[in-house]
Amino acid sequence: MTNIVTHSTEYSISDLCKEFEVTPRTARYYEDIGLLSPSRRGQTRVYSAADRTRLRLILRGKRLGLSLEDSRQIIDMYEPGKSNTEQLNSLIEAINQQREKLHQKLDDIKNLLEDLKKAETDCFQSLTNISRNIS
Amino acid sequence: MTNIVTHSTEYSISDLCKEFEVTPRTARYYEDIGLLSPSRRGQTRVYSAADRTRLRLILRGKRLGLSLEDSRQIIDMYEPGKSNTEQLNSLIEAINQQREKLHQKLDDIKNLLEDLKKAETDCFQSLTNISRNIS
DNA sequence: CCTAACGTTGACGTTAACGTAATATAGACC
DNA sequence: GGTCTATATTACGTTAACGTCAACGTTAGG
Repeated sequence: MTNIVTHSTEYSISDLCKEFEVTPRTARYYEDIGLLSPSRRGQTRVYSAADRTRLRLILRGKRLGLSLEDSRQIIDMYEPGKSNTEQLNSLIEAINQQREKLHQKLDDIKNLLEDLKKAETDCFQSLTNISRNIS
Repeated sequence: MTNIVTHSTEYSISDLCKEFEVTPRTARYYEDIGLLSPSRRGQTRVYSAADRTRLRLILRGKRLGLSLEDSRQIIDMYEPGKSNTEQLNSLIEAINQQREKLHQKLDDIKNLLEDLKKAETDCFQSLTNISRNIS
């Protein structure tokens, strides 16, 4: 915004929303469910660079078809917080579970890309045939 | 099922559902919206190998976070049907759009895997520190 | 013939992830 | 002071993708 005290590491809600092409409703919703926790200047939300990063991670998760809860779990992995041995071990397990899902997705994507390649080849073949009036 | 005339390329609804771990409700829903079209023996649904393949593709799409409509579009790519030049060109465009999305997903997954790797390393580090009573 | 397992068709319910509309406030500009 | 413009809160609405439940038909086994 046109604000004198914008610390350049602070973002208004519309700043963030324009950058990531989401609506304010979405940002507020993520706050409602505890995925974002911007500070306030009066009533107005002020987003930090960390908030921005979290939003970026959430949206990356969305592109991958993760639920917001999955994204929450993954994001929490970046900030282990107060962690004893037990928590760390379950965190490692969670990491490996997510990793496994991701490898499955990698396989799926590779297969799908192969399928698309084949479909495209077939298309070109059909176009060639049409232009030759063969079929 | 235990049927004498099971052609081995035919599946009952529960066959398919057990194999892919979905409920009959799901299979019927996919039929409702035209994603599956099993034949019938009387009232009972009989799924062919082609139906099975379609279901497999749908579920692969789901794992990737595609909507059923996206999956429908992709699956339709495998059966170009009656296609003139115009349709083929728009199909090729659709293929490239999907391809682009998939490459985006590949990037996202690779980044996320990197993040997980880092998170895991941090975990191990913390565990080491704990066992040494450093922190 | 009875029952159990499997199948069918409605039809209403549910959840996630927001959309949308109404209303109110606070600062910027003329 | 009046008027935008951005922001806030509240609350009901919406869509996709099924879940769930009721009520019913049918086929195989004991």
